[in-house]
Amino acid sequence: MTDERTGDQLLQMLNALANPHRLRILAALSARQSYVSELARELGIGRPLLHMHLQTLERAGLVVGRHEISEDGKALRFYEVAGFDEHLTPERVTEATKTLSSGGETTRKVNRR
Amino acid sequence: MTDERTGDQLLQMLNALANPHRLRILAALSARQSYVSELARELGIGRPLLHMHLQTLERAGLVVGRHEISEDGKALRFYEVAGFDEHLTPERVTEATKTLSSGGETTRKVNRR
DNA sequence: TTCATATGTCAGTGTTACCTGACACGTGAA
DNA sequence: TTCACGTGTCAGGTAACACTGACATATGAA
Repeated sequence: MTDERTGDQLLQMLNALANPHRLRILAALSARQSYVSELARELGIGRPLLHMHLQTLERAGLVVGRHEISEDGKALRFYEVAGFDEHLTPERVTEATKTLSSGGETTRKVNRR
Repeated sequence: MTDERTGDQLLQMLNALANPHRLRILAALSARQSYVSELARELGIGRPLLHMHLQTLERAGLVVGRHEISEDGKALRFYEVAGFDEHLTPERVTEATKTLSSGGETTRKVNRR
């Protein structure tokens, strides 16, 4: 499964990992999965901000979210790490650039919306 | 030598890699080292821009630059890839967060000189 | 009904990153 | 001296990213 990502996907993954908050989020979810509000409290950051970072991580395929109903009926959004394995070396980078679309002059970043 | 980086250093490396230009620069330098102006022509990007990206890569320890005098006396700045090997997994991320200083509330980004 | 706890999202703001044009300096060749 | 080519850097604009406060909605419990 490793090294199956295209250049664009690897770039998106690197982008998602290149942020201290998101690294901490991954570490926290590696220890045990949890839902947004709980995770926000645990990490000491705002819920809207965490929400944004989780979306970034999910788009990059690093975490997976799902809906779950707690015992007392609350609709919780649980997240867990998706599991990934990328071996970064100059060779891997060289190979990845072959399937890189952005940066040349086409798309600027990964398109949202 | 792998996984010797602290969390901050890994973050800096990820930051440096999270850009299509810089991935291409690394790929180009992996094929053969060259100097700034030549590399700019090869990649089709402006020299000031390339200069900036090279600094980012060098700060992250991914490339190494040195001065060299060409046969006709020009002072050239050659760059080559430094060689790196990072195995990215949830475990590695978890371990890296233990030595993460930024993001909490201390330093905002990696300090430049 | 009101309180506590969840989720989701938006508008507004400040900070960074990215990129370009221009300028300064140096050297060998014409 | 002028030209061609190299290095380095800065000012300034735009786009992207990071972050916060506020609002809307839903449910169980008091």
